[in-house]
Amino acid sequence: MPKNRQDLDNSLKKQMIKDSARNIFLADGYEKTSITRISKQAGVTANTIYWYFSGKDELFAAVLEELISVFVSALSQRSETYSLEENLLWMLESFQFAKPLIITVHERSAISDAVATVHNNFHNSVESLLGKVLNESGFEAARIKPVIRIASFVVEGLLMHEVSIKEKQEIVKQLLAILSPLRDK
Amino acid sequence: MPKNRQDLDNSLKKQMIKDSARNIFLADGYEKTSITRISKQAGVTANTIYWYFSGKDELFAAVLEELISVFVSALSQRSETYSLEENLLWMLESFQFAKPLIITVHERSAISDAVATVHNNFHNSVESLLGKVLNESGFEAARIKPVIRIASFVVEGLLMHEVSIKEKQEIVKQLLAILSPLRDK
DNA sequence: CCAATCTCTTGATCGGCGCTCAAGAAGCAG
DNA sequence: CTGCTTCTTGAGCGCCGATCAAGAGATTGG
Repeated sequence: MPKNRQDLDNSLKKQMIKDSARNIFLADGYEKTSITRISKQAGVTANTIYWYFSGKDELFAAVLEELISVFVSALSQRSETYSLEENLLWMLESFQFAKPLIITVHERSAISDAVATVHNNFHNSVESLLGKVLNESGFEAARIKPVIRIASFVVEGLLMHEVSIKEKQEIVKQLLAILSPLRDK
Repeated sequence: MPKNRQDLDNSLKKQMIKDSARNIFLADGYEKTSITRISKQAGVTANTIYWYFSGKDELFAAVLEELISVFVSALSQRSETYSLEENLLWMLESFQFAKPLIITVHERSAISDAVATVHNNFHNSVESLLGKVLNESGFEAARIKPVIRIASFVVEGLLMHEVSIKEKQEIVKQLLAILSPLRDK
């Protein structure tokens, strides 16, 4: 079994491609970003990308995985020190820049298994994190799962639609009331 | 000002194109549906479609407008006789067949004004309908708007994600609790 | 009646897309 | 040196949405 020329060079170039892809995906969205454009910014030809990634969706999934990993670990740390409200607002804020990609994730998940897997993992991570918080707050156990789902859908909805700041604040307020264990009384 | 050759022929052919487009869009989704394929099923050439519609997004918006119009008037009638729960379940059920298009609507809304307009009108129609129902049920007025938005996001979320039947039922149950005026006590 | 005008349809074509293929360069192993 | 693997590339495929110029057909004003 022959060795790699340079293992470093391999993963390095792969990372460069991912970096270029991430920049252009975030700036212009999935559809308007062509493999050729990504390859030019990465300093390679389009075909090289197809050697590292089996297709555009797989490259997209790899980019998502990185973004999500950073986000989830940040949220995981925050959840220990900040309140639910603060974290909710932080999520909405820090996801704003990836707004077009959030819609794309759902679109491509229907087509690409790679994207669907990343998408599912993301939901599971965030929702299990929220589940722990709710559990510790004394939330009625049986209602935790569906209520988490509702929260998750509301957050996605807020990110996917144009909503005025005032309306957003009202929605978050209502959502927090739903997530409050006081409701049981 | 010269007359049309046949006004009837004009709107008829336009309708034929919309019908073909609707069928294929619903069967295969937006992306996989090409103008050429629609044109073949409608018995014209691709260019003819571009005479009736300024682009693929505008054709898509026209198709959506028809689907939505049928849906909204049906829901409007139902809201007078059926309960909120029944209508909610009916919405989820009757939208199932258009699931891939729901995701597409959001994706194209970011790109096409025509699709965005149709999308906004749809939200306004459904949400004002729900607003009337909540108002009549004695729901606290100040909370109606944000809660409607939440309901709307949850319905969209349920349609956009793979959710088991059991989980869906739980979520609907919690959503109905949120929409119940009894919560105020 | 005829030329002008408007409505509608079409074939040809464009640039770009995601992706594939075959060829070959560059390194390592026996 | 030979063979094998890793990586890179130019050429090209089929398809896409969209445009353009040409023209057919009906209707109109003169």
